[in-house]
Amino acid sequence: MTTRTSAPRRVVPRRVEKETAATTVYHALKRDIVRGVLEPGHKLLIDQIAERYSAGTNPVREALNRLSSERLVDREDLRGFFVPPISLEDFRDIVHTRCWVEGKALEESIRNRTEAWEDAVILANHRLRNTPIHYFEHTEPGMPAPDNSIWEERHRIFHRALIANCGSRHLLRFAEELMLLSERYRFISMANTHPRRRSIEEHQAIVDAALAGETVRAVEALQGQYLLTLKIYEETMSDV
Amino acid sequence: MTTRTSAPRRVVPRRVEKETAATTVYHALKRDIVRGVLEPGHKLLIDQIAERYSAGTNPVREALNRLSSERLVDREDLRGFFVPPISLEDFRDIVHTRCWVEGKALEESIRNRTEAWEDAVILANHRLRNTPIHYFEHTEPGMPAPDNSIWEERHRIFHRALIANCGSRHLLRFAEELMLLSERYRFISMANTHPRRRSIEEHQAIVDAALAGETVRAVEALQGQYLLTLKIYEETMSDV
DNA sequence: AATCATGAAATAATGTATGATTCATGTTGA
DNA sequence: TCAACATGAATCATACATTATTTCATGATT
Repeated sequence: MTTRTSAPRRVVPRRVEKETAATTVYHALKRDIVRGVLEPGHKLLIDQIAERYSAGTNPVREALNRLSSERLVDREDLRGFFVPPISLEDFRDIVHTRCWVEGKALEESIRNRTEAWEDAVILANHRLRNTPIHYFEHTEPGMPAPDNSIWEERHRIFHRALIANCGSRHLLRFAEELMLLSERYRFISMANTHPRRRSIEEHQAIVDAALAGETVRAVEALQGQYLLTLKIYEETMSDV
Repeated sequence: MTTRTSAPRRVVPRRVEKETAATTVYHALKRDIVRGVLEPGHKLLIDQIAERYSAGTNPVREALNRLSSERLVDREDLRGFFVPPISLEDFRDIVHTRCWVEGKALEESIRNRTEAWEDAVILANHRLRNTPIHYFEHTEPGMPAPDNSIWEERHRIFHRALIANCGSRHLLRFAEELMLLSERYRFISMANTHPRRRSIEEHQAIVDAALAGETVRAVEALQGQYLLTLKIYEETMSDV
């Protein structure tokens, strides 16, 4: 019996997971708002945004509407869309809420700890440790802002890994939102902030406590880091 | 000097606070999803929704995009929008997260307590007490579901009042989202659930503890109520 | 027979374009 | 100070094109 050569099998993934224009704009806008490229308080003109991201007005409006429900853009009926203004008061609220939400999530993560979770935390921490941060100590006019996007990405992954085991989808969602809002303040104030050289040790302290099952110590270390960021921000604000 | 008869003054409020079509559809959809009019898992066809709410497709898409960021509709690129399915697991998560979030918010509310807040709580409780609930004990086929929308509204106001003094805009936002998600489950399971005749006493217990400054007792009473709701839901689920 | 693969048709999401309407806002003039 | 006006922009409806998904019928394979 002759078996013919089998027809060419589909090797590519069954579904390419295509993104719609609205989603592309959504991610691009999100990124630019978080990174401070679009300045706080700035009005977001539909046509400008559409041209900027090479899209039509419909996808742009959809993206803006999504972001407005995440508090990454302000929306007012018949007045349009705006990059949310920043304020010390707002940042205080974000940090304190974040301390509480992530504190709770970390506590639960530790309570439910598994080997897989511990592995993920260790790995994320290891990767973060080995990613250099580029400070700009010599603030010369012509020098572009250093690109720390890899570090930023791994930093996010690290913090997500810590709380990923909490078991609550909704808590994780809130934490994610607060992380982004918080990150925006970090980016915006980056030019002024004192470089955080101790962050490696701080992260290690959290990991050590978490893996040892010392919930209170881990939560305090985590919150301490966030509160320190707030303190630095408050100081640089008063410098002005 | 002659003062002419002044031109007709604008008597209507300076700003009518006009709503755009997108916002109208947003509220209508939100309401119908929370109240279970639109069934869990149901596909939301743009054209149908547009016709149902007498709007164009654009406002509908905007409303759906807003709701998708609040987890009141599911969205999938190129596949459309859906009413989120329900599950016991999801409801458990919602209730537990809500216990944490509102527990914390109530704790902070009590810590920061002022006379104005106490007044608001007392008032909201009073109004809720005096609003009758219409059960349908006699489940006859022809009988329409009883309209408790006034009680529902005041119930929401009561729970908002309790935590309104927490000082955190973001915590309140999360609590609001969870309240809506939770309310959906209450509506959907209403036909099956045992009427909650003790709710007046339960609310009173929370108020009494809160006004007495007994944080722990107040928080436990609040969480106890939510956990009881979950328990009842779990039982009715297993009845099937 | 049951399962799987193929492909065409139907369905629906998405994007583009255009024009009309309404509102917000700033300016002018009495 | 206040009303009328002008302008820019948001909002919306609509029509149409494109693309992806879903459905369904058909034929092949096991």
